[in-house]
Formats: sequence, C-alpha cells, structure tokens
Amino acid sequence: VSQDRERGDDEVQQAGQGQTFDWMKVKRNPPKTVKVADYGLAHNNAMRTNFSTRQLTELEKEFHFSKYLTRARRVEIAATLELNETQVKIWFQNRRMKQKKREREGATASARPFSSS
Amino acid sequence: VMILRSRFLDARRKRRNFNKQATEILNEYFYSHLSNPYPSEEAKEELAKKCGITVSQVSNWFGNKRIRYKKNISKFQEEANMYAARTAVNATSVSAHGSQANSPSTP
DNA sequence: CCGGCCGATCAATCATAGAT
DNA sequence: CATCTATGATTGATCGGCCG
Repeated sequence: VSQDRERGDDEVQQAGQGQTFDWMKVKRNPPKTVKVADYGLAHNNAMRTNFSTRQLTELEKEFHFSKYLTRARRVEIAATLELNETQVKIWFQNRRMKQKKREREGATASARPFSSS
Repeated sequence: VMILRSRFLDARRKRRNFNKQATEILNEYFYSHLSNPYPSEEAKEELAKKCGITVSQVSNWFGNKRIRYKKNISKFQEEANMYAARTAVNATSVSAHGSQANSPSTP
C-alpha cells in the first residue's frame, strides 16, 4: 500500500508555509514505449501513445473474445495493430481493471439521487 | 490531427461538480492529512458515503487534487491554510513503520 | 530469477461547468 | 455571448507487491 518513493532529487520551492512532503516530490519515470515509427505519434520514449480508433476497436474485440492474453495472441495482436507486446499487455491489464470497476459500480446500484447543492 | 477525433465522447461530457459540502469534506480530509493524502479503501468508502458520491469519484478527486496541488503548491496555499486551521487534527505521523489503522470503523 | 497480473497511482488530456 | 479557468473523468503507462 505504500507509494512510490522519490526518484531523483530536486527541491520543491514552496512559499515557506506548509512543508513539502514526499508524495509531492514523487516523479514517474518516462515511458519506455520504444519504437513505433509511426506518423506524428508517440516515439521512442517519454510519450503517452494515442491509440487510434482502429486499434481500440480491435483491442475491444479481442478483449470480448478473451479477457486474458496468451503469448501467441499477444504477438499476433501487437503485429496486427503495430503496437508493442507490452502495450497490448498493458492495455488488457487496464481493460480488466476497467471492467472490474464497472462491475463494482453496477453492483452498488443503490439509490443515488445525485447530490443536491 | 487526423479526422476521427470524435473520441466516443465518454460519459465525461455531462460532468457535474460536487456539492459545496462534499468538496468541503474532501478538502478537509485532504488538508488534515496533507502529509500523506492517501485515504485507505475504508476511508474512501466513508468519505464516499458522507459526500454522497462513489468510491471511484473519491479516488478521482484525490488523484486530481494531489497532482494539481503539487503542480502548483502556492496556488493552494490559501486554501491549505484555511482548512488547516479548520481542522486541528494534524497528524505528523509519517514517521517510521507502516502500520495502518486509519479512520474509525464501521458506524 | 523472471514475467504477468493486480491494485493504486501518476500524469496528461478531454470536455464541460463556472467565473470573468 | 466569447474567453479563460476550475474540475471531474478517462486512460496509457509506472510502481511495488505477490505468485507461479
């Protein structure tokens, strides 16, 4: 349950009021999304890839077919969609979490008449 | 920039801001735990109940709050002082060990 | 020892509600 | 009414822990 520890050092200048705690210094390492000599999209690293509608549609289709990937399927999908195997793996990972979240929300179908102001 | 920009416009289109009271509760928790604003699952559930929102929304709120706060601390200084004064329950217990034990319990 | 998964979170961005 | 800002939600990807 712990969190990321400070990676790299830097000092966060604050107005001298509240102190600067560790969580405020947390920095994520840039993505290593190697390759994908695509057009105007993510490159070697340090960028959040924007999946195309085609890729997302295909991934959704595959997910519907099977929530989990097999090595072979992952390779196939990655090749077809011009993505890294890691990206496909992560996409399925996130997709499963999303599914779980939706189920949880749907299950908690209690009366929730909005929050009035 | 290709066409096809129409991201299946998710549900994020019809967004509703939370109550002033809900925001009040969330900020109170956030600033009274500024040393470690990471509510446990149980704490999130309690906050969700008090605020009349879902646990996911509580998570989103804290996620956004944390990121935006550290992005520009000075911008929140005023708000921080306000809530800090409002809640004297300051816990500087970020010290050693990782024993949890957060929030009360089931009411 | 390694790779995949889970759960939580980060960080950037989207789209809208609200303030000016 | 147009414009700029505050804010809730989404999501590709990271982090640490756990497991086979």
